[in-house]
Amino acid sequence: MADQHCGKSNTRQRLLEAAGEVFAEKGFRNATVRGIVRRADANLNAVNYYFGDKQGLYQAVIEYAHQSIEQQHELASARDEASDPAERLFSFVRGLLRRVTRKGHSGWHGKLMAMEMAEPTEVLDIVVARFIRPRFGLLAGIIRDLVGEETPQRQVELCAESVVAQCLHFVHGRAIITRLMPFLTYSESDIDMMAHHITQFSLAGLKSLAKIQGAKP
Amino acid sequence: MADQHCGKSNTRQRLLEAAGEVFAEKGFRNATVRGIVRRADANLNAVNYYFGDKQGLYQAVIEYAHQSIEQQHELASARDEASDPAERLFSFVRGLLRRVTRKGHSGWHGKLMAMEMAEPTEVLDIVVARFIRPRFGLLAGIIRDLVGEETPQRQVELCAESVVAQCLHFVHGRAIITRLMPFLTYSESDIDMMAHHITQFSLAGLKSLAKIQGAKP
Amino acid sequence: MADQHCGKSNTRQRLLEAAGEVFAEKGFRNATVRGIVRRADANLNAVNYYFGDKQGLYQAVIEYAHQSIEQQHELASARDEASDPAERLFSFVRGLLRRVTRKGHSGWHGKLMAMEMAEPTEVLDIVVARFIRPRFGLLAGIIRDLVGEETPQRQVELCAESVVAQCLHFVHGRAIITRLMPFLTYSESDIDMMAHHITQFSLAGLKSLAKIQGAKP
Amino acid sequence: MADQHCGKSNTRQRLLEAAGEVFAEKGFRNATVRGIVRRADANLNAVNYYFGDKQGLYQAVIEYAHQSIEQQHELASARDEASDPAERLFSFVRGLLRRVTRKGHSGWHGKLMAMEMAEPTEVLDIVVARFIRPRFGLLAGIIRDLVGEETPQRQVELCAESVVAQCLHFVHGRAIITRLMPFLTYSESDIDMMAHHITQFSLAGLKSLAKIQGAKP
DNA sequence: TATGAATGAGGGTTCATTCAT
DNA sequence: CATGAATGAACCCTCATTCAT
Repeated sequence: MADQHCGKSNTRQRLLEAAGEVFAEKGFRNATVRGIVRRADANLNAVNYYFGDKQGLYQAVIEYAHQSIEQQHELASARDEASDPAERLFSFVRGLLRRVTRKGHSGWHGKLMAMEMAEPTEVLDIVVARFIRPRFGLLAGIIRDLVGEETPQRQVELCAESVVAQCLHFVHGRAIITRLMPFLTYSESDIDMMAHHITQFSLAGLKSLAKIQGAKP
Repeated sequence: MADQHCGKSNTRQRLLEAAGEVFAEKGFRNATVRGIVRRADANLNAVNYYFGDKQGLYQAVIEYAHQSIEQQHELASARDEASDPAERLFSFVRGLLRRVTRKGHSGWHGKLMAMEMAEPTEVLDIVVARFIRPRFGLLAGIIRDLVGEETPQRQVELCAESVVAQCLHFVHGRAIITRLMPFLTYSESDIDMMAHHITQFSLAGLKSLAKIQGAKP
Repeated sequence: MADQHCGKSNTRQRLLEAAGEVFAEKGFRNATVRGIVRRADANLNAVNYYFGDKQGLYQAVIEYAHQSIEQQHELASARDEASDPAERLFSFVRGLLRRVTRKGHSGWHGKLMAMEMAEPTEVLDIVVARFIRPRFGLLAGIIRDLVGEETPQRQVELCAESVVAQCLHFVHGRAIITRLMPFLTYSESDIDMMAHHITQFSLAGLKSLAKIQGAKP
Repeated sequence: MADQHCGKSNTRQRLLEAAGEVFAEKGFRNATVRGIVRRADANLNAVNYYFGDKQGLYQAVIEYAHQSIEQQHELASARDEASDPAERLFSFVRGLLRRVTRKGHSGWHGKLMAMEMAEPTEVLDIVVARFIRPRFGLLAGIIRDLVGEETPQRQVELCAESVVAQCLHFVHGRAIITRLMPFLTYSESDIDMMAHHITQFSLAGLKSLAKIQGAKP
């Protein structure tokens, strides 16, 4: 309902950006429309006018993020099947890490996914189908190239989750990590360092798996 | 006056248990005192009387959980420095996994920690100091035994986070993981299987690290 | 300027029809301009443009109904002073019953009157002057023919109200009547049956009145 | 839910009275909680505290009216099966008329029923079962005594509705009736006069029915 | 004429908290 | 120790209306 607004409205755009940030910070439930319209410098009922209600705004934000997340150049790099699988894994890891830690403009796309993970809403199925699953398939493909054809698919997927887990943990548990490891400032070089660590740590795990599987028959 | 209540009150105990469950399920903000007192079968103002306010109750729950969590037998097993570090790592991983996935009675201690991680409150520093850091030190000790003395401490800690990341991810991202990997039912045997996967995956990463470090000089 | 719109606008006409239906269904307060413009397939501000505001639209609807209601053929029949007064009463009763129970296209004129009765607005005086009073006078004339010249006018008018009361009650209290008398389906034949009942019931009351009055002197 | 409040609260009582008046005046939808608490001189959330929500308050008002409406002495008179049926009919009519026109304290019980009739809510079934149907049965019994055993039950019930129709119309259509018949002031004597008119008008209708039925075989 | 955009008022509900007993 | 009562703040949403094209 109320999706007949196609004119290039400035307010609508500001609303999407502000909502993205607030939803990424606080999740769907704890975000308030008042907080969103305040950040967007818009009227309280603008969200009702453009998106119907709070959930309509949330869905629009998900769609909006979907459009602008595809052109990440790290994704392109990770997708280049000609290059070395290890490098593709690194591209994937660093891309994901950057996406979920980037600040400011359009820095909320990744956090939004993490939030939806922690506190799923009714649109989780859409999010999984359009965002998570394609990327998860890409990662599983990279891992498949690393471990060979012998490894059963389930184990490949578990490894993919192990990789994703490390990436998300560094942003998700940031509050605790910075307390346990104060030397981490989440600067750009820190991010790259984490990406290297995760890639190296995971590559070893994957290779050991490949060896075991390869030695089994 | 009357700021300390030391008498063995039944209501107070029920309140702590109920609050622990509710906070673990919904987090601090989304939990309601009404929901807590309803589950504790207590009066609305009991929380006010015993703990001052909602946050006071939360802090008390954190303290309460601290007391009853130490006697986990997996911890004892992981602490037994005499045994094989690989087995100690497995004990740690399985213990953490079980703690955060256990259902029902007294199963909320682990989830409470995960919740506090996802949505830190003002008592996060206390939680870190009393719960997280000791366990993190234990895990770092196990990893130190695995990688040897050459590896710098920071790298050891990064590896510890990589291990923790995988454990928490499998419970934290459960909603998405069950959609991506429908064969996972989070049954007891599934939990053990995950523990094995995480241990094996991580051991390889650690050993590769040890090799590199060992080869460096 | 531009306060009077006399051009044969299609939108204006659709607005009047749609508003008539909605107002008849929900009354003035509970009807929403959004619901009206949606049914009329018009823009939200069309009502503002053509009628000023919601109340202006309501008044216009009243006027509009006034024009198209006069040509009811039952009215013509009831007005035919040459025919039997009892038949004219039956025509009046059945006409009123049909008008307030008719469904769908152009069936809202009668219901609108009933709504205005139940929840009077500021235009009630206009409604009474243009709609109610003429018809009330017609009914009083029929009754006058039935009871003779002896009966005082006030008593004639009370009887007229008794007749009107029964007609409106069967539509107004429909929700309860169908619960008390489930055999009533408000089908066309049911409507005719009610008309017969009301006419017969009232004729007896009127004749007894005539007898009493006639015997008084 | 939230019906565990049994203490003799003054606020609760005031709330019931105020809500009764407001609901009787404006119906369920158009009545506002804010208007009710203002009239009851209570806090906005008192209704939430005592009755859960607006609908809970409405149901409580219905129950409350049910308790205080049974002791109408006209009902006792109409129920006295020993007396003349015509007198019992008059008692019933005058009682109903008084109940729906009485002003001030506890004068809203009748109007509330009429409102529920005009705009049924979810509790209509309860209202019908506990209020309407018993009284409707009483009236049908009186009419049965008047028309004899030959008349089919359906016709008896139609006549009962004709009687009720007249009573309710004089209060329901009051705004219009006072415009058409300015001499009616709805004073106590006017009410009695209306009761006499309705009784006489209806008695004739009933007797004619009895005659026809009696002559049929 | 007609449309998209924006605004202010108000309504119901939920929640944490405090008061008095 | 414990309870019923009451309060103020904030939330999401709906509506009628107005403004600028």
